[in-house]
Amino acid sequence: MTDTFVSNPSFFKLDATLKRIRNYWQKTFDAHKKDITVDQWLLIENLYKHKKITHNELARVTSKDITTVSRIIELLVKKELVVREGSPQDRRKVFLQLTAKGSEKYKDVRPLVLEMRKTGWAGLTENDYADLTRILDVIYNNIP
Amino acid sequence: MTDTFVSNPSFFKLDATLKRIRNYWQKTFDAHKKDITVDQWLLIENLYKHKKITHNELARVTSKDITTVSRIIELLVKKELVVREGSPQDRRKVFLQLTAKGSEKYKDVRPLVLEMRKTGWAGLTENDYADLTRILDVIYNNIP
DNA sequence: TACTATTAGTTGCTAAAGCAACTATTGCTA
DNA sequence: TAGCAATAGTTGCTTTAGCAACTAATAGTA
Repeated sequence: MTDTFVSNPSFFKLDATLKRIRNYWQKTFDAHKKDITVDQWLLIENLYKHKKITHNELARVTSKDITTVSRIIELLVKKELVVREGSPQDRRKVFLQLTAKGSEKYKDVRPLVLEMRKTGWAGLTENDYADLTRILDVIYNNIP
Repeated sequence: MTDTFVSNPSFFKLDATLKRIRNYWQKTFDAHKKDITVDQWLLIENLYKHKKITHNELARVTSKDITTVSRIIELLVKKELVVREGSPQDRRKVFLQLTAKGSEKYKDVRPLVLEMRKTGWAGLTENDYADLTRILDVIYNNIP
């Protein structure tokens, strides 16, 4: 652990922790040749969960900018993991769905993710989880 | 608060919270015409603290990639907030220092940052801070 | 001393974040 | 119904993240 890590305020600590997690996830994906990034995984996970959803909705549930979602989806479409399908009711809307290949990818990567979550959470309790959740929620909601 | 925020695991929650903080900081900087990004601020803060430091060291204390530091410093040099100064002892090394303008920028922005930290932490206790610190440290160190 | 390994830093690349400006469509209202 | 506002999505731009490959310099070793 770096010296700064123990002596600095929460923004920095959050940032450092998140980067470390993200890095670990990415390296694990790469080591298992999953051919996917961490954020691509997050979108796949949500597409699996929500089945059929627009860019806008997907951006909302992932806390991502719609432009970011639009471009990540572009990559997933190129990889044939996602299909776009225009809505006949509202021609502005585009529904997103996992392809069969996309669902397979989800099921293939999912165990790795569960394993990594367990690793990160080792030595912590249910209470810690509740505390972390509560504290982050308060901070989140404190921000105007 | 979005519905996902309350029901999802820690990685997502950390990411969402951090993005929200970062966004708030950036908007505040912009609103006060500080002409600076959040990460540029983090480097300035550390340059102010460490006085004279190499790219490598700065990367270490900020948990940033050295390439990222190199490029952010590039921008700060262009803005005349930082100077690079080659080491005569080891000609591979380059020392970084705030200029007078850089120190002024630090003192100018600092109060805003303190204010924002207070805002984010509202309604939480010293104990919460200790818990957050402890939990994030454990997660950080759990990661191989 | 010559050769090799290590270290400091930069550059090129791809991905993600977020703002602004844009197109296309739909909804609202005078 | 015509005109304007709002909504969905894309594209352009700048910034940050991090890997790989590179140059230059120093350190270590046969």
